[in-house]
Amino acid sequence: MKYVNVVIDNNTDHTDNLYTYSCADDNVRVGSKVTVPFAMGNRIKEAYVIQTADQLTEEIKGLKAVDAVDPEISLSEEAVATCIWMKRQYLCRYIDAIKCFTPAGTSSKRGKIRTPYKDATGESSGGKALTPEQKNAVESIRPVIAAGEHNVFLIHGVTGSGKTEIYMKVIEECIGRGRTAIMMVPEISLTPQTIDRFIGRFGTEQIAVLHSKLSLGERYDEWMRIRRGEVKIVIGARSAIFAPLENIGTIVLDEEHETTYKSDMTPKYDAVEVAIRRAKKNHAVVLLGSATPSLVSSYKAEQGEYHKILLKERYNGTPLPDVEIVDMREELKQGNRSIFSVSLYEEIKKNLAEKRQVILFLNRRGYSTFVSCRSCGYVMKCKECGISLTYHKSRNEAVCHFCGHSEKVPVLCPDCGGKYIKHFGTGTEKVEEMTREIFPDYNIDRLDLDTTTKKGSIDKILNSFRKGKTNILIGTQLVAKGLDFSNVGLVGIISADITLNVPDFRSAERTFQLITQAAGRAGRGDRRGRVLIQTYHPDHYAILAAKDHDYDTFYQSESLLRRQLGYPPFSDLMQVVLSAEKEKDALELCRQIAEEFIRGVGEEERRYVLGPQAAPMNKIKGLYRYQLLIKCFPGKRKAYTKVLNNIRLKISTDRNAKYLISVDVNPYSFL
DNA sequence: AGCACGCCGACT
DNA sequence: GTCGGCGTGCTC
Repeated sequence: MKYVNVVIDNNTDHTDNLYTYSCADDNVRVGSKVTVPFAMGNRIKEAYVIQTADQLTEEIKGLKAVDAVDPEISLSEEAVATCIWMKRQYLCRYIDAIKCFTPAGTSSKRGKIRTPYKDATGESSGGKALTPEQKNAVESIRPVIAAGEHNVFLIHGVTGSGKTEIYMKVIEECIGRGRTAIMMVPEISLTPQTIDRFIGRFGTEQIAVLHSKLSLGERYDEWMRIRRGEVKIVIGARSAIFAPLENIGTIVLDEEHETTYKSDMTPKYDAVEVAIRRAKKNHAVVLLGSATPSLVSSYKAEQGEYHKILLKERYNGTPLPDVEIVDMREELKQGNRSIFSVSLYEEIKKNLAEKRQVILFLNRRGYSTFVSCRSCGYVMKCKECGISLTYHKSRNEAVCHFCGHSEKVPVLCPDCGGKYIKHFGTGTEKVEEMTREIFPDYNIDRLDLDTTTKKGSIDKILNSFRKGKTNILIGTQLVAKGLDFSNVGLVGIISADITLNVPDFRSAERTFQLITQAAGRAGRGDRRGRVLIQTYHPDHYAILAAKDHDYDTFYQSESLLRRQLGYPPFSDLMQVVLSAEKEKDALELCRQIAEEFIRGVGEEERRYVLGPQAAPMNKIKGLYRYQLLIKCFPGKRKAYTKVLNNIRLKISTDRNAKYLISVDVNPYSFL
């Protein structure tokens, strides 16, 4: 007879505990899926085994027996350990974490033959010689794998430096040693080339591709294939980090800086952190690849926590594009009020005449307008937080979405005294319209969230661009992500200021990343490309560094600021959002939470609790939202999460509560 | 969440 | 007396 501690598959905080059962089946192990009788009616519930024991340490009143052990589905011990870690790390329930590791659907039965990746043509197997840089990179990783040690490598390689080839070589090395690998990409639909290359190299039999288009049945089958050990490599987006592989040797996260690796649904996990956690347990290496590593990763590399590998040269030797900054204040002075500067207009014309393609990039986060002076470029910023103030039309005030501070919009610019101080914003639709007006004889297409859902597929737009049918492609950040087209002569960044003025402490980092990534789309063939950045901030450090392809300078400036203001990577930010039907209730309870938190962690921590303040998206689905932001400095994580979790539990298990509470550790958006 | 226990008002 | 309201507490 064995005894097991299980987590019941109940969608509630009330039963987020371990329950002890006896179990007659000796096959039961940590990670087993079981069915158990639960509560008064002894209703049969699904449950997962977290611990096992041969003896009971204490008498348990009303001990029941496990009903059955599921012969098919089980988690590895490492997966269970990671679930326990996730519960602590992200303040979620056991079952939320477990659900990440289990297949959603049930078997599709039928016994039909699946086609793992239908569209895959499979690029003919590599064999291309490595550049010296690539070779060095692989050689510095190989011994770590050979020794079976854990390590994290941050591969900082310029756009087009051939990171994928390094990933494949390292994975090949792992497979050769009988181990497995996870290859993570930020968005599966935007990386068909990468997948093709992997399939071409390793073949479909030992690869599983997890993506959102799979039906529940297909997903289940794919999960079983992996769990049975038939698959050596799993490729996928965020959720693929939970692939039920054992003996993992390598986990690759391509474009590690991408925000898609952070989940915004419960559990609000960060796939980069989960990857490192799983890799540690598996004695595996992690490869974080990016042309623009996140500040957090670079900081960890600097601290010696990660091992940094630099790739300075592009694979085909084409030099990085020539980047020019266009000062839009000058354009205005010249009387040009259109969204196109003279230089950009001329440059587009020239490229079209030379039959080269043009990408126009604009990250229109439409709702968020900012307040700026058109003559001198002054932008209203919060004195406390150093981030841009957002214009609120109803209140006619500029508000800090971080600390809640607000002020009237001045009539005259406090910097230059000019009267052109206004809030404004332009979207991609407007850019498309105006481009059509100016260049009526060319094929113009748009790639953003609206067009990709409306027209059905990203593929259609990308294919027509790839074939050269589209002359000008206008888009949001989607166009900046990993498109590899050789005939792009020009990338025009319509307004770098849009991302720069987003009310978020990461706005400079994102701007630098977006410009660098967008610029990387230019000149990937044999001819050098050109990039034009239009901005009212030609002197901003993020823009200047992006122009010079100078990551180090950007990193130095930005980390200095972060250190001064106590933002990540020097702290963890914890966001607590409280929603209620009445605005007063939301504010009041948020205030109480702040006090309770401070009581829990000590009065001296009060200065690290910001708020309460109305959340930037003040009202969602009829509920008013107020938030707290807590800066959690090193060494305090455990104490903070403990107190916060108790508060969260108290509110979420209160039955007459008309409140919703959500906690997000290091959110990627503060909306 | 779901379900029982239990302590008050309205009813055959 | 006793039927049923929903506030409170527990589920191995």
